[in-house]
Amino acid sequence: MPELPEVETIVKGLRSCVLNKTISKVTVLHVKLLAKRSVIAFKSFLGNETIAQVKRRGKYIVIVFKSNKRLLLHLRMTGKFIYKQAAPSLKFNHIRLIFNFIDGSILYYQDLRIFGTFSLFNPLEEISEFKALGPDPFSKTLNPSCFIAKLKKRTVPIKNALLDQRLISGLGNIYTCEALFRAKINPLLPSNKLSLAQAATLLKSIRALLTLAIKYNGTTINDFRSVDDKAGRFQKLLKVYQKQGQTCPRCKKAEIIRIKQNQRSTFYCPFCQKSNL
DNA sequence: CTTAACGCCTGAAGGC
DNA sequence: TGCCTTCAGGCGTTAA
Repeated sequence: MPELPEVETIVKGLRSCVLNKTISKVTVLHVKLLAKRSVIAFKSFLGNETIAQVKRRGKYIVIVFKSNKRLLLHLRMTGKFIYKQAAPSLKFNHIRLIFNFIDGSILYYQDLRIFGTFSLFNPLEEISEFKALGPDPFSKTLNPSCFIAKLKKRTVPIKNALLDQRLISGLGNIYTCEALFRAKINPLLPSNKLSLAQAATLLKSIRALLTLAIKYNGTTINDFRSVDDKAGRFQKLLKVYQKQGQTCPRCKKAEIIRIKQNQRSTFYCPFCQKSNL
């Protein structure tokens, strides 16, 4: 579910409530979330650790402890955090992990579909998941010329290339559709057919879109919530995602259509996203 | 190497 | 009401 702006919103929320807190207890209600290590190892690894930083890379969250151990996690489709100062009277559904802090506050990890992943890294240990991960869209090293170089190597439609986290990390189904609309590029256009100018426009569009979406605390279609349980507000600014049948808000000459690419819905305007097809 | 399909899970929504 | 199918903001694995 969450893409870069939603993950960024959650990271900010975590910073505001769990920074400098020390874990007193970890409860694991669903073992499948944990990579490689046993429940016992997971608990002992995190016991008594103090949170020093909360960072984001692409859609990953990294919790860095004062000991320099790190917890890497990914929310996948339905992962979310709920923070409470004290134990609530009502039980939440689908809680998979609970972090208790020594000040009595509690961080719940809720994940309906249990796709989320948690893994632990010792100080200095390389985060294996980052080896092949593409640059964050806001990375200063990412410029139009290196972006086009990557795009030239792929023959898949540009929509599918943007979803590949090895190329650029952080975009999901909503923001790929919205970014391509902004850049007036057809989602079916083969990645290697983009011009340098189009790649530059696309990169600009991605950055402007994500910046705005972060400002609006992300997009809530069904159930995205920030750590303080608020819905995002960017859904009001979506132009094409789930707008099939509606008149294009830009050209007003065609209806937004929905197609399938690799079993996933793509939404675009067939008139103003003709590009060079 | 690249690419497409499947599987992981649960629940909501729509057709019959 | 119930049963069945499809769909969902993601991605690792597998097979071609």
